[in-house]
Amino acid sequence: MIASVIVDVPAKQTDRAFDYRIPPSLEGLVRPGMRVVVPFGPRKIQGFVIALLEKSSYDKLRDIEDVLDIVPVLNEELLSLAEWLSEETLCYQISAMQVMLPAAMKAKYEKNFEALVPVEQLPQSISKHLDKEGRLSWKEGIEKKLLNELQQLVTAGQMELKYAVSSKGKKKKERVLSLAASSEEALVLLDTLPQQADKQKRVIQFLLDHQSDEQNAATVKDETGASSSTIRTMIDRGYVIESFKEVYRDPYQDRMFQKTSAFSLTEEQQTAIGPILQKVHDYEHETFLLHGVTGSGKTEVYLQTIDQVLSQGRQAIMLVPEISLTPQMVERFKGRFGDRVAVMHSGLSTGEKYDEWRKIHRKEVNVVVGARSAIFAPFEKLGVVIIDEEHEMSYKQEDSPRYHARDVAIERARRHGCPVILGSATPSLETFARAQKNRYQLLSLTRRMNNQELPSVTIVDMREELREGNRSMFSRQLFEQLTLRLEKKEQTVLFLNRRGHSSFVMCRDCGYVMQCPHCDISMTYHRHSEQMKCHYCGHEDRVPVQCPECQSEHIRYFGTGTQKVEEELTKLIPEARVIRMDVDTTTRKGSHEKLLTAFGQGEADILLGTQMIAKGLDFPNITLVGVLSADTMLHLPDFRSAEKTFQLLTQVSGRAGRHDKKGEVIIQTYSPEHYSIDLAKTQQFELFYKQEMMMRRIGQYPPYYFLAMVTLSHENLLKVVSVCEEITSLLKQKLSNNAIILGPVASPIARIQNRYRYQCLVKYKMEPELKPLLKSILDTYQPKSTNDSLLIHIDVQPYMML
DNA sequence: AGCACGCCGACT
DNA sequence: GTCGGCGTGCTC
Repeated sequence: MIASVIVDVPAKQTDRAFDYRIPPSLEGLVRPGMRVVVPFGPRKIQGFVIALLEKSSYDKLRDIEDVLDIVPVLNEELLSLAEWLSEETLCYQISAMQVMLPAAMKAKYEKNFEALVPVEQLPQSISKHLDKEGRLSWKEGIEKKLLNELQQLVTAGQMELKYAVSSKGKKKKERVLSLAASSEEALVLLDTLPQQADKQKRVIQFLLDHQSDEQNAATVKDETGASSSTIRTMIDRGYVIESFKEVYRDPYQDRMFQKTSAFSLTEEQQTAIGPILQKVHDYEHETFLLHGVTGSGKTEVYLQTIDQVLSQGRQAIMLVPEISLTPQMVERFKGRFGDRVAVMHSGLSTGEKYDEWRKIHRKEVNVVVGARSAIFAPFEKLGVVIIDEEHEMSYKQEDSPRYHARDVAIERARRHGCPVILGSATPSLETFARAQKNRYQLLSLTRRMNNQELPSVTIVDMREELREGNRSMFSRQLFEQLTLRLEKKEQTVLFLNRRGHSSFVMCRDCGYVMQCPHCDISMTYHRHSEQMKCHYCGHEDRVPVQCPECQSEHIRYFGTGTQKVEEELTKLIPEARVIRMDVDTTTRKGSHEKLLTAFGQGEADILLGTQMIAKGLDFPNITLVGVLSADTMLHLPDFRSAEKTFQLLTQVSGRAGRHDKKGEVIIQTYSPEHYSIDLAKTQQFELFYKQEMMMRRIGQYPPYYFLAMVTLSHENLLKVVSVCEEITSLLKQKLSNNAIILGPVASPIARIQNRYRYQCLVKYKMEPELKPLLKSILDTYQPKSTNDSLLIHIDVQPYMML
């Protein structure tokens, strides 16, 4: 038997199947979708079996070295989905497979020198570095400068260089103890043990009392007061048996989830869920857009759909933008479905993610709630895929494979014959346009549950404030409301789209702005560390006291970051307790949730944060939401900036007054007349949609056109420009006249880490030749040699224009 | 990606 | 004359 294998080498030349013989020892064990270790040139690497063949067209086959799985980790569907994904996003097949598995399953490669003769026969200079198996890693060999000597020993046949493949994922083991003898024998033992062996007796007694299963060694120690050495002795004497049991790391184990059951649906919800349940029942594919205002009860529709799916013996995937932000969502799912839910998000450790994945793989759960990559959960009988907050950017992966979870969801659902639900209060234009054209079925929830009023939204014109002499970052109105909340002991959320302290430092005399020396972007002032930081490459610099250009001392900070607001707040209202949430305060694992919990329990009056607080926050005591500057996003060089602004403002506003207290929202802006801000005030999605569609039509952007972007980067500006020119003219020449090709243009951030970035954007409606053409461009321009530092990447349907 | 094989400059 | 630079091509 022959196995066709995709090897773990992400490169153009190896992006194809290699055939291997299955040795007799592995006959029958190897199946498609399994990871194997194969010899590849002089080394050993990991690979995925994609097919079993009777014979190969290649005649110098080598043998598969080893199998890494008992059960395939990628089933038939996922294997073929990987193929689809690599074609669709122009990525290597191996990258498509890798992205479907938890990081813990990526291979780890080792290169070791190993002694072939007894260690004593080797020179002392070497032998003293060897471990007890007579091994020394290649890396250590370099560090200790032993490579020459080692090389000689290898040629002399006294040592060899061995390549090994190991898995990063470690299954967590727990030490358990059980009685070696039967109860009767143990009772005898209790009598015969000497008086002073009190601890030993207690251990035996404890194990007798809890005989139903094995006992965790740590529990035994705690309960009996026995020391490790006592237990060791007992194991050695054969009284108790020690063994290791595989356990799951459960990130939610200390949490109690209150069991909840289905609510009765409102009439509107009933109408919405009907067509979905019909499709679930009929095993038919369909994409639904569930368009519901904030607080209209979309989640309950999801939950009841999943209920139906589970009762059919099928499984459900629910995607959320970034779950660690919404512990409340996890709670709701765990509460309703208990142990049948796996949770996958970036806040988990590698090991925890691995364990959650294994629960899915072993069919111990039938629901997964997770971020983008959870779309690849290895379920075999999908009954529904739900994407909550469908418009969120985080569903698009920005590095290879550059996939959009929405597209993958629809493709998977099509294969499984099940519906997809896209839920949002502010759907992306693409999705809404498809719903208008009946490509997706539109379901609307227009009323908030319990008929809560929408919060009242006020737009404050900051230019007016400035004219009236208010130069602070808080408008009088916001400040007034803020102090009012403090008096009433209610909570406020302040939203600002920028971390750090000040966005840039400018000289008032000559206009000099401090920029990163490696990137074409201005540096951000961080008060805490008294440093200037580049948010793109991490470069740090001292804060200038004098203008480097004109020596003037009139250096001023402009723009406002979260840190500065925090300072200002403590200055203005010293008694206010403020929690700041941004990337700088939430890098530590779990810190996110901790801060939110603290706020939820009323340990602070004001929650100040960036984007990350816009989602999922649902506390009854929040009655005021302030947006300090609604414009920051609006002026970004991105055709979606108006859409993003509208979505963000609508979403942030939804944080106020979700319960019985009425909420108020204050939005500060310098451009109050802009439609995205004006219409967010009244949450008129459809009006916004009409207006924005008009802009897109004029600008020839999605949803009227599809996009593909080619980005090149190189240290040499001339080189990037010339290659970009070549590619652009090639595209112009090969594509139809209906395609619009823009470029070459410098990327909005023209240089990052000393590499110049140029891009070419293709706007098209129908170009069947585009994919193959892009593929051939990748073929010709992708670095052939390792030191050709020209990097090219192609993003089909890009989201980030930067 | 690695690694080997292969063709041109500064060294024992 | 060789050691070693990295350009090119192969890995079942």
